[in-house]
Amino acid sequence: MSRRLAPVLHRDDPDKDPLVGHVKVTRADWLNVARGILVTNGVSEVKIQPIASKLAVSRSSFYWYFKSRSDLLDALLDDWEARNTQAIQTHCGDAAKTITQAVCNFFRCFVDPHSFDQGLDFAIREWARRDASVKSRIEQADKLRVQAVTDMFERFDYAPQDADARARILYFMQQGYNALDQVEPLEDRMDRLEAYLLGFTGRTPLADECADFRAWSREKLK
Amino acid sequence: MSRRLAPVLHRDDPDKDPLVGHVKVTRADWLNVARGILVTNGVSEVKIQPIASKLAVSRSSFYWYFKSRSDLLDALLDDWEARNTQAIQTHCGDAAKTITQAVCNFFRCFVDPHSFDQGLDFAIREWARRDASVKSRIEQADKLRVQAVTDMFERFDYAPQDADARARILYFMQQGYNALDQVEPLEDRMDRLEAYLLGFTGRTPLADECADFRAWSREKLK
DNA sequence: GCAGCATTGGACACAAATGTCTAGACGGAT
DNA sequence: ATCCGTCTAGACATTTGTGTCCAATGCTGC
Repeated sequence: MSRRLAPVLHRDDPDKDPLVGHVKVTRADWLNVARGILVTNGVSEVKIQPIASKLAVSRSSFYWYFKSRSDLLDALLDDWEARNTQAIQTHCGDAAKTITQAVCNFFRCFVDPHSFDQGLDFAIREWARRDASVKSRIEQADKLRVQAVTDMFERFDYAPQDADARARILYFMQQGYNALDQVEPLEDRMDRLEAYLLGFTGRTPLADECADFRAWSREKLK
Repeated sequence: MSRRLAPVLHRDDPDKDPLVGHVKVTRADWLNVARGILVTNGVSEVKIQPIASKLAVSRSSFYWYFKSRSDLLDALLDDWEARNTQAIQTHCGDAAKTITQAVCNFFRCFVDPHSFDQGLDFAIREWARRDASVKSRIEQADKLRVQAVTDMFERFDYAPQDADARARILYFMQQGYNALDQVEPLEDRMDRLEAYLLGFTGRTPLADECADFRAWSREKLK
């Protein structure tokens, strides 16, 4: 499964409908480039002029797609929320026969780079430190995410308080890991899988459940 | 010991020599205000014009004290290095009869806001993510700091490898804690002191050592 | 007292960013 | 065929930042 990386720009992607007329870029193109800059350089560097250069398009045409710079920033926030919070909610709701499988489903979010975007989440957290309105949105998102994880535990007969505590440990540990930018090699992480699962769930994982997750992860990151 | 907070500006501080003539600010004033902005708003917001406004001084007089904006940023880095790395080196070298006391000395850095500046350290780390030259300076600083902690363990007869591992655990845990912006209330932290000390040193702490540290911390933060 | 130094402020030049207005180019609907 | 809606580019105005030059001001030492 070694697929080609999708191009950043719509016009460079043969899978997408060709742009008609003198249309050069889409609203999504502006957003994608902006998100890239947000992740690698922080919100302060998300500027219209440089993005226009990257798109090889005139700066003024930005205003066709967005009302203003802050409109773009708002769109980035909406996009982040839909992308990341939904990824967690979806994965936590995925079918599972045991809590172990369910926790593995949760992990899939973070293993699959097309699901939860960790760099984006970190960039938003950094932004939130300096902007109260962003801060309140991320707090809201954390609540929804922890709730999704809590619900997951409750589906497997954990008492409400236990489910809540376990959800927090699982979610906040994952976020801390991300914040510290610790990139444990895949094999190291896999070696610790049984111990992690036992710690998070309090129940002994089955061998085939672990094997399934290991196989899926290796395939995904190949 | 409830002392008055020292004013930010030299001219507002009666303890300092009064400024003569039409001198309004000092180089240190520029640096202090710049550091404040660096910590609360990030390096991208460290701008000459806003700082000049805060100092109520003309923008052009900045150039008497600094060659350019990047000269100011360099000075901030030098200041950070002297301040924080030295704080750790000094505290690790402080006299101690046991490793437990020595680790408590290390903790003092982080309890006393006049010693190691955690906000500043975080701001520099954030800056380093986006600037390779800053990154290399912080890596160098981490090395020196871990070395200071390692030396501390070695003074108490830990084998070199053990000292190195314990130094890393102690230092990186402290940094992680800081990065996650987890501000555990003082009392909670104090309750865990014995457990922390045992974990970090592998040796059982004495009751009076813990009591001394608790008393000092409470006094310091009063 | 006055020469010189240290410090400040104002004028100027310039770059990079945001945002507005308008003309033009292109394709699709009628 | 033409008109209309969609997108783009360029000109203009404004703001905010950097950096240079020079004149003015007030101590300090002689």
